[in-house]
Amino acid sequence: MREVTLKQIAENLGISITTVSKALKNYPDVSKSTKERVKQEAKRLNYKPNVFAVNLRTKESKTVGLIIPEVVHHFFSSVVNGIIEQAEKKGYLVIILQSNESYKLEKKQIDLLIRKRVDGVMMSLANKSVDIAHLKELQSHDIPLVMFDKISKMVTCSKIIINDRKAAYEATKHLIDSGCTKIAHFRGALQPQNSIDRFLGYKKALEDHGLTYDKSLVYLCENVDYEDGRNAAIQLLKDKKEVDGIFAITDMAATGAIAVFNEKGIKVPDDISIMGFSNWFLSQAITPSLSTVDQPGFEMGKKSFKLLYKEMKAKKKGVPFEPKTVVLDTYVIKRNSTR
Amino acid sequence: MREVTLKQIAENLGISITTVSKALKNYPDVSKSTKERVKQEAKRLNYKPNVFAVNLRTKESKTVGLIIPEVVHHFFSSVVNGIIEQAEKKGYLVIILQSNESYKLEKKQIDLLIRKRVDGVMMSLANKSVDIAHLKELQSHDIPLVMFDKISKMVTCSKIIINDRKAAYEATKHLIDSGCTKIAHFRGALQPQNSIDRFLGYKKALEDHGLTYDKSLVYLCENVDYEDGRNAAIQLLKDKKEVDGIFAITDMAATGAIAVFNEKGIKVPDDISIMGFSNWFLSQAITPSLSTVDQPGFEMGKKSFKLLYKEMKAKKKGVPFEPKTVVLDTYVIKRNSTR
DNA sequence: TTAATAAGCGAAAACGTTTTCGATTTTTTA
DNA sequence: TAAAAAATCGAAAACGTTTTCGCTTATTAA
Repeated sequence: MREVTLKQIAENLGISITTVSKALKNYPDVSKSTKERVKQEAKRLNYKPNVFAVNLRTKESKTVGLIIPEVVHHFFSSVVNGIIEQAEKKGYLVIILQSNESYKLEKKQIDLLIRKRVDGVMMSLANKSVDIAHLKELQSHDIPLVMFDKISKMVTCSKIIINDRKAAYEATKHLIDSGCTKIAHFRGALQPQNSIDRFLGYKKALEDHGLTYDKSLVYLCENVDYEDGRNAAIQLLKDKKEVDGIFAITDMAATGAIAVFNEKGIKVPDDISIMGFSNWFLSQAITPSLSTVDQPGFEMGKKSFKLLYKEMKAKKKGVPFEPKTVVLDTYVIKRNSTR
Repeated sequence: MREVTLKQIAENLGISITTVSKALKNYPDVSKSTKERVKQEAKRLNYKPNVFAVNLRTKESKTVGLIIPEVVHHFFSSVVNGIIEQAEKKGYLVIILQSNESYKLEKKQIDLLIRKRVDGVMMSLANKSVDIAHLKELQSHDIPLVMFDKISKMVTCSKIIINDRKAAYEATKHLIDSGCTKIAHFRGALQPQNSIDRFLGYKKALEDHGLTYDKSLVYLCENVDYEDGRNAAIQLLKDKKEVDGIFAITDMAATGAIAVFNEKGIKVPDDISIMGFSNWFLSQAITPSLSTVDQPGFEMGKKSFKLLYKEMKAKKKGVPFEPKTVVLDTYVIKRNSTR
């Protein structure tokens, strides 16, 4: 079964390949009647342009790359969803690669995307990534780049983020407003900036509302996951600090804490209130449902591709493009883990 | 900044493009010394082959397509993870498309992948897909296909599945073994075969263990999600059926039911036991943690690509390939929602 | 009627690689 | 030393498309 080519159509119709190509793309120097004939024959033979040849000729692949730490993660899969949806509308396909939070792997993936000559790249930095040589490499190949969520200030490119500090501030404020006076924080590692920002937002909220910041009320959740949340909660109970509220850096950590309290017969939110962060699906499914801050992954994905698209279009036209930084809104979602 | 080509290397070295190409690919008819010179120059210039040209010439893209109902879904994102990991090892990239459970969209996505000339396709059928013309189209283009989880018996291709009937049987048996005598089932729609199979497994387990099947104990969860689970549980309470066990078709539906019981002060598992299905992440995070059946998404993804790879390789070599069906093991995970 | 303009078409080059096959040179064998 | 074999290289075609530019024919203007 031979694939149908322009040549075949041309031969069938007794005209040149050139004319067939131009007819299908509605060039003005082809008569209406030949256009008709060509299109009809193309349809009859179920002609589909050979993308390999088109790519080679036009030097673009209509494909973009996406690098995220991991797909199996509610936030990132939401982003993926937003990106795919938007890309599809513009006729682009998305190649997804994972960095597994490793700098080395991230570098390798970028190299792969350069070799594949994707038209653009979107990415969220791995936690461990400090060096940005690989991103410079990408840009030296003139490939548009958009970063989201975990970004690097050292790179000039478009960025889609939330204001982690402000969001954390509001989360903590919600605890304060609902009557908490001794609020612990389950923090993340020092590596991604987001972690630090959320901590700073927590601290600032305390200070702004007349609560003294107490270092001993801050517990480290290295991997910000369920297990870390459990351990932190257990430690907190051991410490007998009389805490009446917790702001956890992620919904997972908050969920771990709630599980511990449920097991120990400690009432949430009557004995202690808990705020999560991200609004992952599970936050509404647990008991009590988790108050949290919505982190708009889907929106972030959509916006990321939209910006990337603008930049790719500008590049194609040869007009200069000014990188933008978009800060998406977040808002507190009140559920049953806070009063 | 011009991209480096074979031509450039050839000119720099005063030899032909042919020899450069062959040197880089270790052809036997190039002398050791020229190979050395070429490789060194290629490295010096940071030469990267133009994949567009390679694709056109070799007629393969080293890219495979993946169609799933939705990425934001613990099971499917696990599959994606397994596929990406395995594909990467073999130097393949993965293009992910979503069908949103719609036949029409699924058809469109397949068309897209055909046009993009991917080397192979993996997919899980949309719930609404009955017609399989689009799959035949794929095969008529001689593109290897592997189906997983939600498959069609009408298509001859490799398949990776679990034995839903057996898994459901064992889940129900676990309820029976733990002392339940009046077991309800939250079932899915009639469309994907999996739904029916799980129902049949449930029914068979009852019959095999001397419990009479009672039609009125089967509740429909159309979308097999959290909300459906809630509604079914509420209805079940209204019906006052004195049920002491529930086998829910998914962890989400089970989670919805648990939430309702938690709210109403009905003790799980003391008053009623609950089994889920899939072992999504959240099943260990809720209170009480959910007993369920493990559905190995990651494994399924890995195996899917491995089989696809075998078929692609066979096709390339021109040797015939016999489609295989692999049934992956599932096992009951006992947690705290059953006695 | 002639010259200028427009309309319609096609030849050919280009994109960068892979691979076949023949040509040349060098080495081995008799 | 001549013939055969091996080693090394390159010309050229091919993959299928896009686009420039020139050519022919038909139409309009003078």
